[in-house]
Amino acid sequence: MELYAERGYEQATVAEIADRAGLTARTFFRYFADKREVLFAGSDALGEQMMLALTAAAATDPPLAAVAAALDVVAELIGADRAYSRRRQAVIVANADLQERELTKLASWSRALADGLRRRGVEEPTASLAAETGVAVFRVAFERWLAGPARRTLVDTLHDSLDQLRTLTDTGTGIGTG
Amino acid sequence: MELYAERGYEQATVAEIADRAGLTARTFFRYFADKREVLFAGSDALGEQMMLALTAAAATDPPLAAVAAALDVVAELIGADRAYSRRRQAVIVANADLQERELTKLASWSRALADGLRRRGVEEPTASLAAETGVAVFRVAFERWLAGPARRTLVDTLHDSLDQLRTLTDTGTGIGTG
DNA sequence: CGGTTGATGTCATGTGATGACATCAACGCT
DNA sequence: AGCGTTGATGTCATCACATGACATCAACCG
Repeated sequence: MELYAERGYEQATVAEIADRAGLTARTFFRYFADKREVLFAGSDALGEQMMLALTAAAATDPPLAAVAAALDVVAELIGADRAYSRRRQAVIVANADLQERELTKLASWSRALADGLRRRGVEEPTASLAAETGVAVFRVAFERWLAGPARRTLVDTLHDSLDQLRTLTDTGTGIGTG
Repeated sequence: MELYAERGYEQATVAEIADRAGLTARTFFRYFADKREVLFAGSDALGEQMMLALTAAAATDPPLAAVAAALDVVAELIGADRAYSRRRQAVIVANADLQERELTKLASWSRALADGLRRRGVEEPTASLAAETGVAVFRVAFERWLAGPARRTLVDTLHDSLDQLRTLTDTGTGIGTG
Protein backbone atom coordinates (compact mmCIF):
# COMPACT_ATOMS: atom_id res chain seq x y z
CA MET A 1 0.00 0.00 0.00
CA GLU A 2 2.98 2.29 0.60
CA LEU A 3 4.04 2.12 -3.02
CA TYR A 4 0.51 2.35 -4.36
CA ALA A 5 -0.03 5.47 -2.28
CA GLU A 6 3.33 7.03 -3.15
CA ARG A 7 3.32 6.68 -6.90
CA GLY A 8 -0.08 5.37 -7.82
CA TYR A 9 -1.15 1.81 -8.49
CA GLU A 10 -0.26 1.72 -12.16
CA GLN A 11 3.14 3.29 -11.72
CA ALA A 12 4.13 0.83 -9.04
CA THR A 13 5.52 -2.24 -10.74
CA VAL A 14 5.28 -5.66 -9.18
CA ALA A 15 9.05 -5.96 -9.24
CA GLU A 16 9.33 -2.81 -7.13
CA ILE A 17 6.73 -3.96 -4.65
CA ALA A 18 8.42 -7.31 -4.26
CA ASP A 19 11.77 -5.59 -4.01
CA ARG A 20 10.65 -3.39 -1.15
CA ALA A 21 9.42 -6.48 0.63
CA GLY A 22 12.75 -8.19 -0.01
CA LEU A 23 11.37 -10.69 -2.48
CA THR A 24 11.27 -11.30 -6.20
CA ALA A 25 8.29 -10.72 -8.41
CA ARG A 26 7.88 -14.47 -8.84
CA THR A 27 7.41 -14.90 -5.12
CA PHE A 28 4.88 -12.08 -5.05
CA PHE A 29 2.73 -14.01 -7.49
CA ARG A 30 2.94 -17.07 -5.30
CA TYR A 31 1.32 -15.20 -2.45
CA PHE A 32 -1.09 -13.06 -4.45
CA ALA A 33 -3.02 -14.12 -7.50
CA ASP A 34 -2.39 -10.80 -9.18
CA LYS A 35 -1.08 -7.32 -8.62
CA ARG A 36 -4.35 -6.10 -7.12
CA GLU A 37 -4.93 -8.90 -4.71
CA VAL A 38 -2.30 -7.68 -2.27
CA LEU A 39 -4.76 -4.97 -1.23
CA PHE A 40 -7.68 -7.34 -0.78
CA ALA A 41 -6.26 -10.43 0.84
CA GLY A 42 -7.74 -9.35 4.18
CA SER A 43 -11.26 -9.30 2.76
CA ASP A 44 -11.47 -13.07 2.87
CA ALA A 45 -10.81 -13.26 6.60
CA LEU A 46 -13.38 -10.54 7.08
CA GLY A 47 -15.87 -12.54 5.09
CA GLU A 48 -15.27 -15.55 7.30
CA GLN A 49 -16.03 -13.57 10.43
CA MET A 50 -19.14 -12.31 8.73
CA MET A 51 -20.30 -15.82 8.02
CA LEU A 52 -19.65 -16.91 11.59
CA ALA A 53 -21.91 -14.10 12.74
CA LEU A 54 -24.57 -15.10 10.25
CA THR A 55 -24.71 -18.67 11.45
CA ALA A 56 -24.67 -17.43 15.04
CA ALA A 57 -27.71 -15.24 14.52
CA ALA A 58 -30.94 -16.45 16.04
CA ALA A 59 -32.74 -18.92 13.80
CA THR A 60 -35.94 -16.96 14.31
CA ASP A 61 -34.45 -13.74 12.95
CA PRO A 62 -35.98 -12.62 9.68
CA PRO A 63 -33.54 -12.78 6.74
CA LEU A 64 -32.61 -9.13 6.71
CA ALA A 65 -32.04 -9.15 10.46
CA ALA A 66 -29.63 -12.04 10.16
CA VAL A 67 -27.79 -10.27 7.36
CA ALA A 68 -27.70 -7.12 9.44
CA ALA A 69 -26.19 -9.03 12.34
CA ALA A 70 -23.50 -10.44 10.06
CA LEU A 71 -22.69 -7.07 8.58
CA ASP A 72 -22.58 -5.62 12.07
CA VAL A 73 -19.58 -7.75 12.84
CA VAL A 74 -17.85 -6.60 9.68
CA ALA A 75 -18.64 -3.03 10.61
CA GLU A 76 -17.11 -3.53 14.01
CA LEU A 77 -13.92 -4.97 12.60
CA ILE A 78 -13.50 -2.43 9.83
CA GLY A 79 -14.75 0.39 12.01
CA ALA A 80 -11.91 -0.10 14.47
CA ASP A 81 -9.44 1.78 12.26
CA ARG A 82 -10.92 4.59 10.25
CA ALA A 83 -7.57 6.13 9.35
CA TYR A 84 -6.45 2.92 7.70
CA SER A 85 -9.69 2.57 5.80
CA ARG A 86 -9.35 6.10 4.52
CA ARG A 87 -5.81 5.56 3.28
CA ARG A 88 -6.77 2.31 1.64
CA GLN A 89 -9.89 3.75 0.07
CA ALA A 90 -7.93 6.67 -1.35
CA VAL A 91 -5.69 4.23 -3.17
CA ILE A 92 -8.63 2.21 -4.46
CA VAL A 93 -10.68 5.17 -5.60
CA ALA A 94 -7.71 6.39 -7.63
CA ASN A 95 -7.71 3.33 -9.85
CA ALA A 96 -10.44 1.60 -11.82
CA ASP A 97 -8.85 -1.84 -11.64
CA LEU A 98 -8.81 -1.72 -7.88
CA GLN A 99 -12.41 -0.61 -7.75
CA GLU A 100 -13.31 -3.59 -9.89
CA ARG A 101 -11.62 -5.92 -7.49
CA GLU A 102 -13.38 -4.36 -4.54
CA LEU A 103 -16.73 -4.88 -6.20
CA THR A 104 -15.79 -8.50 -6.70
CA LYS A 105 -14.98 -8.91 -3.04
CA LEU A 106 -18.29 -7.38 -2.02
CA ALA A 107 -20.06 -9.59 -4.52
CA SER A 108 -18.42 -12.62 -2.96
CA TRP A 109 -19.72 -11.51 0.42
CA SER A 110 -23.15 -11.22 -1.06
CA ARG A 111 -22.95 -14.70 -2.51
CA ALA A 112 -21.75 -16.10 0.78
CA LEU A 113 -24.56 -14.41 2.68
CA ALA A 114 -27.17 -15.72 0.25
CA ASP A 115 -25.73 -19.23 0.63
CA GLY A 116 -25.84 -18.89 4.38
CA LEU A 117 -29.43 -17.76 4.32
CA ARG A 118 -30.42 -20.68 2.14
CA ARG A 119 -28.78 -23.02 4.62
CA ARG A 120 -31.03 -21.43 7.22
CA GLY A 121 -34.04 -22.38 5.13
CA VAL A 122 -34.63 -19.06 3.42
CA GLU A 123 -35.99 -19.54 -0.08
CA GLU A 124 -34.90 -17.88 -3.27
CA PRO A 125 -35.21 -15.15 -4.31
CA THR A 126 -35.58 -13.89 -0.76
CA ALA A 127 -32.11 -15.07 0.19
CA SER A 128 -30.34 -13.35 -2.70
CA LEU A 129 -32.47 -10.28 -2.29
CA ALA A 130 -31.66 -9.93 1.39
CA ALA A 131 -27.98 -10.54 0.79
CA GLU A 132 -27.62 -8.16 -2.13
CA THR A 133 -29.63 -5.49 -0.41
CA GLY A 134 -27.69 -5.84 2.80
CA VAL A 135 -24.36 -5.48 1.04
CA ALA A 136 -25.69 -2.52 -0.94
CA VAL A 137 -26.65 -0.81 2.30
CA PHE A 138 -23.26 -1.64 3.78
CA ARG A 139 -21.52 -0.10 0.80
CA VAL A 140 -23.43 3.14 1.24
CA ALA A 141 -22.84 3.18 4.97
CA PHE A 142 -19.13 2.60 4.51
CA GLU A 143 -18.78 5.53 2.16
CA ARG A 144 -20.75 7.80 4.41
CA TRP A 145 -18.68 6.71 7.37
CA LEU A 146 -15.46 7.65 5.58
CA ALA A 147 -16.88 10.98 4.44
CA GLY A 148 -18.53 11.89 7.72
CA PRO A 149 -17.17 13.02 11.07
CA ALA A 150 -14.78 10.73 12.92
CA ARG A 151 -16.95 10.45 16.01
CA ARG A 152 -19.68 8.64 14.12
CA THR A 153 -18.96 4.89 14.19
CA LEU A 154 -19.37 2.61 11.21
CA VAL A 155 -21.77 0.42 13.16
CA ASP A 156 -24.04 3.37 13.89
CA THR A 157 -23.86 4.56 10.32
CA LEU A 158 -24.81 1.11 9.14
CA HIS A 159 -27.81 1.01 11.45
CA ASP A 160 -28.92 4.41 10.22
CA SER A 161 -28.67 3.28 6.63
CA LEU A 162 -30.73 0.21 7.36
CA ASP A 163 -33.40 2.40 8.92
CA GLN A 164 -33.34 4.64 5.88
CA LEU A 165 -33.74 1.65 3.63
CA ARG A 166 -36.98 0.82 5.42
CA THR A 167 -38.17 4.38 4.98
CA LEU A 168 -37.28 4.16 1.33
CA THR A 169 -39.28 1.02 0.67
CA ASP A 170 -42.17 2.14 2.84
CA THR A 171 -42.49 5.30 0.81
CA GLY A 172 -43.29 2.99 -2.05
CA THR A 173 -41.84 1.88 -5.32
CA GLY A 174 -44.86 2.96 -7.28
CA ILE A 175 -45.41 -0.67 -8.16
CA GLY A 176 -47.96 -2.85 -6.50
CA THR A 177 -48.99 -0.17 -4.05
CA GLY A 178 -51.31 1.54 -6.49
CA MET B 1 -18.63 -13.45 -28.38
CA GLU B 2 -18.31 -16.30 -30.89
CA LEU B 3 -14.69 -16.90 -29.98
CA TYR B 4 -15.24 -16.46 -26.27
CA ALA B 5 -18.02 -19.03 -26.43
CA GLU B 6 -16.07 -21.45 -28.63
CA ARG B 7 -12.80 -21.64 -26.77
CA GLY B 8 -13.31 -19.68 -23.60
CA TYR B 9 -12.41 -16.11 -22.85
CA GLU B 10 -8.83 -16.74 -21.77
CA GLN B 11 -7.98 -19.00 -24.67
CA ALA B 12 -9.21 -16.49 -27.21
CA THR B 13 -6.38 -14.13 -27.97
CA VAL B 14 -7.02 -10.58 -29.03
CA ALA B 15 -5.14 -11.20 -32.24
CA GLU B 16 -7.55 -14.00 -33.10
CA ILE B 17 -10.60 -11.93 -32.30
CA ALA B 18 -9.35 -9.06 -34.41
CA ASP B 19 -8.41 -11.50 -37.13
CA ARG B 20 -11.89 -12.93 -37.32
CA ALA B 21 -13.23 -9.41 -37.62
CA GLY B 22 -10.74 -8.69 -40.37
CA LEU B 23 -8.68 -6.29 -38.29
CA THR B 24 -5.43 -6.20 -36.41
CA ALA B 25 -5.09 -6.32 -32.65
CA ARG B 26 -4.00 -2.68 -32.63
CA THR B 27 -7.27 -1.65 -34.17
CA PHE B 28 -9.19 -3.73 -31.68
CA PHE B 29 -7.66 -1.71 -28.87
CA ARG B 30 -8.69 1.50 -30.59
CA TYR B 31 -12.32 0.48 -30.40
CA PHE B 32 -12.26 -1.26 -27.04
CA ALA B 33 -10.29 -0.20 -24.01
CA ASP B 34 -9.39 -3.78 -23.23
CA LYS B 35 -10.10 -7.36 -24.14
CA ARG B 36 -13.19 -7.54 -21.94
CA GLU B 37 -14.85 -4.36 -23.07
CA VAL B 38 -15.98 -5.84 -26.36
CA LEU B 39 -18.65 -7.71 -24.42
CA PHE B 40 -19.83 -4.66 -22.49
CA ALA B 41 -19.79 -1.81 -24.97
CA GLY B 42 -23.57 -2.01 -25.25
CA SER B 43 -24.03 -1.39 -21.54
CA ASP B 44 -23.30 2.28 -21.95
CA ALA B 45 -26.11 2.83 -24.42
CA LEU B 46 -28.38 0.91 -22.10
CA GLY B 47 -27.36 3.17 -19.25
CA GLU B 48 -28.22 6.22 -21.30
CA GLN B 49 -31.72 4.94 -21.96
CA MET B 50 -32.03 4.25 -18.28
CA MET B 51 -31.10 7.82 -17.44
CA LEU B 52 -33.57 9.21 -19.95
CA ALA B 53 -36.28 7.24 -18.22
CA LEU B 54 -35.18 8.49 -14.84
CA THR B 55 -35.40 12.12 -15.83
CA ALA B 56 -38.72 11.44 -17.53
CA ALA B 57 -40.23 9.99 -14.36
CA ALA B 58 -42.75 12.17 -12.56
CA ALA B 59 -41.09 14.64 -10.23
CA THR B 60 -43.50 13.62 -7.49
CA ASP B 61 -42.42 9.98 -7.63
CA PRO B 62 -40.63 8.82 -4.50
CA PRO B 63 -36.96 7.95 -5.10
CA LEU B 64 -37.37 4.22 -5.37
CA ALA B 65 -40.30 4.63 -7.76
CA ALA B 66 -38.20 6.77 -10.06
CA VAL B 67 -35.38 4.22 -9.95
CA ALA B 68 -37.89 1.47 -10.63
CA ALA B 69 -39.18 3.35 -13.66
CA ALA B 70 -35.65 3.73 -14.98
CA LEU B 71 -34.82 0.07 -14.45
CA ASP B 72 -38.09 -0.85 -16.11
CA VAL B 73 -36.81 0.58 -19.35
CA VAL B 74 -33.61 -1.40 -19.05
CA ALA B 75 -35.64 -4.51 -18.34
CA GLU B 76 -37.71 -3.91 -21.45
CA LEU B 77 -34.65 -3.52 -23.64
CA ILE B 78 -32.74 -6.45 -22.24
CA GLY B 79 -35.86 -8.54 -21.88
CA ALA B 80 -36.48 -8.42 -25.61
CA ASP B 81 -33.92 -11.14 -26.33
CA ARG B 82 -33.60 -13.75 -23.65
CA ALA B 83 -31.63 -16.18 -25.82
CA TYR B 84 -28.94 -13.60 -26.39
CA SER B 85 -28.74 -12.76 -22.72
CA ARG B 86 -28.36 -16.41 -21.87
CA ARG B 87 -25.52 -16.94 -24.32
CA ARG B 88 -23.78 -13.81 -23.13
CA GLN B 89 -24.24 -14.64 -19.47
CA ALA B 90 -22.84 -18.12 -20.03
CA VAL B 91 -19.65 -16.58 -21.35
CA ILE B 92 -19.43 -14.11 -18.49
CA VAL B 93 -20.13 -16.61 -15.74
CA ALA B 94 -17.32 -18.79 -17.06
CA ASN B 95 -14.68 -16.17 -16.38
CA ALA B 96 -13.87 -14.11 -13.30
CA ASP B 97 -12.44 -11.17 -15.22
CA LEU B 98 -15.66 -10.77 -17.15
CA GLN B 99 -17.71 -10.94 -13.99
CA GLU B 100 -15.60 -8.16 -12.54
CA ARG B 101 -16.26 -6.00 -15.52
CA GLU B 102 -19.98 -6.65 -15.31
CA LEU B 103 -19.98 -5.56 -11.70
CA THR B 104 -18.35 -2.28 -12.61
CA LYS B 105 -20.91 -1.69 -15.33
CA LEU B 106 -23.70 -2.19 -12.84
CA ALA B 107 -21.87 0.02 -10.38
CA SER B 108 -21.68 2.74 -12.99
CA TRP B 109 -25.44 2.46 -13.45
CA SER B 110 -25.85 2.81 -9.74
CA ARG B 111 -23.66 5.91 -9.66
CA ALA B 112 -25.56 7.43 -12.56
CA LEU B 113 -28.90 6.75 -10.90
CA ALA B 114 -27.75 8.32 -7.64
CA ASP B 115 -26.54 11.38 -9.55
CA GLY B 116 -29.86 11.62 -11.33
CA LEU B 117 -31.77 11.40 -8.08
CA ARG B 118 -29.66 14.15 -6.54
CA ARG B 119 -30.41 16.31 -9.53
CA ARG B 120 -34.06 15.70 -8.71
CA GLY B 121 -33.47 17.05 -5.24
CA VAL B 122 -33.11 13.77 -3.38
CA GLU B 123 -30.65 14.08 -0.51
CA GLU B 124 -27.83 11.76 0.40
CA PRO B 125 -27.75 9.09 1.58
CA THR B 126 -31.25 8.47 0.27
CA ALA B 127 -30.14 8.88 -3.32
CA SER B 128 -27.29 6.39 -3.12
CA LEU B 129 -29.37 4.02 -1.07
CA ALA B 130 -32.21 4.00 -3.58
CA ALA B 131 -29.83 3.62 -6.50
CA GLU B 132 -27.77 0.82 -4.97
CA THR B 133 -30.82 -1.00 -3.76
CA GLY B 134 -32.54 -0.69 -7.09
CA VAL B 135 -29.59 -2.10 -8.97
CA ALA B 136 -29.26 -4.88 -6.43
CA VAL B 137 -32.86 -5.84 -7.02
CA PHE B 138 -32.32 -5.67 -10.76
CA ARG B 139 -29.37 -7.99 -10.50
CA VAL B 140 -31.42 -10.57 -8.64
CA ALA B 141 -34.33 -10.21 -11.05
CA PHE B 142 -32.05 -10.64 -14.04
CA GLU B 143 -30.62 -13.85 -12.72
CA ARG B 144 -34.00 -15.23 -11.89
CA TRP B 145 -35.27 -14.28 -15.31
CA LEU B 146 -32.49 -16.24 -16.97
CA ALA B 147 -33.00 -19.24 -14.72
CA GLY B 148 -36.78 -19.26 -14.86
CA PRO B 149 -39.25 -20.22 -17.58
CA ALA B 150 -39.15 -18.33 -20.87
CA ARG B 151 -42.72 -17.10 -20.63
CA ARG B 152 -41.93 -14.95 -17.62
CA THR B 153 -40.76 -11.52 -18.79
CA LEU B 154 -37.87 -9.65 -17.24
CA VAL B 155 -40.11 -6.68 -16.49
CA ASP B 156 -42.52 -8.87 -14.52
CA THR B 157 -39.70 -10.55 -12.68
CA LEU B 158 -38.30 -7.17 -11.77
CA HIS B 159 -41.64 -6.03 -10.40
CA ASP B 160 -41.92 -9.18 -8.36
CA SER B 161 -38.48 -8.66 -6.92
CA LEU B 162 -39.32 -5.10 -5.96
CA ASP B 163 -42.42 -6.34 -4.18
CA GLN B 164 -40.38 -8.92 -2.37
CA LEU B 165 -37.92 -6.28 -1.31
CA ARG B 166 -40.75 -4.45 0.42
CA THR B 167 -41.81 -7.63 2.15
CA LEU B 168 -38.23 -8.16 3.22
CA THR B 169 -37.84 -4.75 4.81
CA ASP B 170 -41.32 -4.81 6.32
CA THR B 171 -40.49 -8.05 8.07
CA GLY B 172 -37.86 -6.06 9.84
CA THR B 173 -34.13 -5.84 10.12
CA GLY B 174 -34.14 -6.39 13.84
CA ILE B 175 -32.79 -2.88 14.24
CA GLY B 176 -34.85 0.08 15.18
CA THR B 177 -38.09 -1.85 15.22
CA GLY B 178 -37.46 -3.41 18.60
C1' DC C 1 24.29 -37.74 7.82
C1' DG C 2 21.18 -38.30 4.01
C1' DG C 3 16.64 -37.43 2.35
C1' DT C 4 12.43 -34.89 2.22
C1' DT C 5 9.83 -30.78 2.16
C1' DG C 6 8.67 -25.99 1.61
C1' DA C 7 9.95 -21.52 0.29
C1' DT C 8 12.33 -18.86 -2.85
C1' DG C 9 15.01 -17.65 -7.00
C1' DT C 10 16.16 -17.96 -12.08
C1' DC C 11 14.87 -18.33 -16.66
C1' DA C 12 11.91 -18.45 -20.60
C1' DT C 13 7.73 -17.35 -22.60
C1' DG C 14 3.16 -15.69 -23.90
C1' DT C 15 -0.15 -12.09 -23.91
C1' DG C 16 -2.35 -7.62 -22.99
C1' DA C 17 -1.75 -2.99 -23.69
C1' DT C 18 0.16 1.40 -25.56
C1' DG C 19 3.05 5.00 -27.90
C1' DA C 20 5.23 6.50 -32.28
C1' DC C 21 5.06 6.54 -36.87
C1' DA C 22 3.57 5.04 -41.68
C1' DT C 23 0.04 4.15 -45.02
C1' DC C 24 -4.05 4.70 -47.51
C1' DA C 25 -8.72 5.95 -48.93
C1' DA C 26 -12.29 9.39 -48.89
C1' DC C 27 -13.42 13.90 -49.30
C1' DG C 28 -13.54 18.81 -50.32
C1' DC C 29 -11.50 22.63 -52.50
C1' DT C 30 -9.30 25.19 -56.24
C1' DA D 1 -7.19 16.73 -62.34
C1' DG D 2 -4.39 17.77 -58.57
C1' DC D 3 -3.61 18.86 -53.77
C1' DG D 4 -4.05 18.78 -48.86
C1' DT D 5 -6.64 17.32 -44.89
C1' DT D 6 -8.66 14.00 -42.11
C1' DG D 7 -9.84 9.59 -40.18
C1' DA D 8 -9.13 4.80 -39.99
C1' DT D 9 -5.96 1.25 -40.07
C1' DG D 10 -1.47 -1.12 -40.08
C1' DT D 11 3.48 -1.83 -38.52
C1' DC D 12 6.85 -1.81 -35.15
C1' DA D 13 8.82 -1.45 -30.67
C1' DT D 14 8.29 -1.85 -25.93
C1' DC D 15 6.77 -2.67 -21.24
C1' DA D 16 4.52 -4.97 -17.55
C1' DC D 17 1.67 -8.76 -15.90
C1' DA D 18 1.42 -13.51 -15.34
C1' DT D 19 2.83 -18.42 -15.34
C1' DG D 20 5.29 -22.89 -16.19
C1' DA D 21 9.63 -25.45 -15.61
C1' DC D 22 13.47 -26.13 -13.19
C1' DA D 23 17.23 -24.97 -9.69
C1' DT D 24 18.67 -23.78 -5.08
C1' DC D 25 18.78 -23.67 -0.25
C1' DA D 26 17.55 -24.02 4.58
C1' DA D 27 14.91 -26.45 8.04
C1' DC D 28 13.64 -30.49 9.77
C1' DC D 29 13.46 -35.48 10.74
C1' DG D 30 14.59 -40.33 11.08
